[in-house]
Amino acid sequence: MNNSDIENILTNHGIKPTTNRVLVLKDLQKRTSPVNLADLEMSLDPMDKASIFRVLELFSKNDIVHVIEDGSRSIKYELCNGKEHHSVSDQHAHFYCEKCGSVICLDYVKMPDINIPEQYKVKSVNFMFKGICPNCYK
Amino acid sequence: MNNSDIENILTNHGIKPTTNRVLVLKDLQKRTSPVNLADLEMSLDPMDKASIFRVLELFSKNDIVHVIEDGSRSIKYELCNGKEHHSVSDQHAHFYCEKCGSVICLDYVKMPDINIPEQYKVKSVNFMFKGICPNCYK
DNA sequence: ACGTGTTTGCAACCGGTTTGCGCTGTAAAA
DNA sequence: TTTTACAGCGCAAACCGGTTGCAAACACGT
Repeated sequence: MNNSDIENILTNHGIKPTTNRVLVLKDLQKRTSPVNLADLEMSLDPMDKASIFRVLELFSKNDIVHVIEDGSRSIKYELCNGKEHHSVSDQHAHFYCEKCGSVICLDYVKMPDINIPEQYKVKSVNFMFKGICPNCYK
Repeated sequence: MNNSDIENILTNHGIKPTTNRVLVLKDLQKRTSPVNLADLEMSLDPMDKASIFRVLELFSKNDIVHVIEDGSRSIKYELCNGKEHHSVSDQHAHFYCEKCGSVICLDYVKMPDINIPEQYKVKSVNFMFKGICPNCYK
């Protein structure tokens, strides 16, 4: 995916494609699991963390990324699955390894079909498993 | 439930029943939804927050409380359901209201029966819905 | 080139959690 | 009973991500 593709994605979401935004999105596309601010800060050096933060905030508001609370003390971000466009069903379960701190997408674990009472306006779902991952458990 | 009952619970979990620990456990038993450190600090005044923190840490290690990440910036704690003794199925879904910040236990939303591959050692599960609660949505 | 609004980097701040440390109280050893 | 060892405690300070205020840099229409 080249730069102009990325720029199109942003434009389609009503976001002006500035350098920082393109770089952040590009980085996110490379990832196979959710990342936190610090991860991005490192890999996008020397971009400022406040800038990255604001880009992520924007992306999240415009349904480009999901926010994931994995139970580490740090918020993680993951690209939305484009097609389904931020519907709750776009979301899947994650596994957080307490040892190495990595988050693994359990794509095949679909959000179970739960019916929350009408009165609750559900905006997002987090389905996290925590424990030790196969890699660390040896 | 009287003090010696509480002391027994602690002893049964291999914890020496000190004053602070009994008081914290007692407080937790009164709660109907998860609480954070600040909540407990207020209600247990003048107990020191570091002490409360360490008690909770201990309780969590010894399977007396669950730790719940609701996506607010603050960790919440909830008594484990005694009978099932910290099994994953003891856990249930929660709803976090982004407006008033309260967490509601959706007891009737059972943990769906998911099979994570063997190699993952699952220790806990967090199943969080976020949005606006009936109270705030008017 | 000029002026306005947006984006960025820097530095400082914030709030909740966590830690270091010295005092206290309790229980085992002498 | 006295001594000794150690767990538990409170206080204050550190820590750590996330967040914000502000002024400089930039983009863009005029």
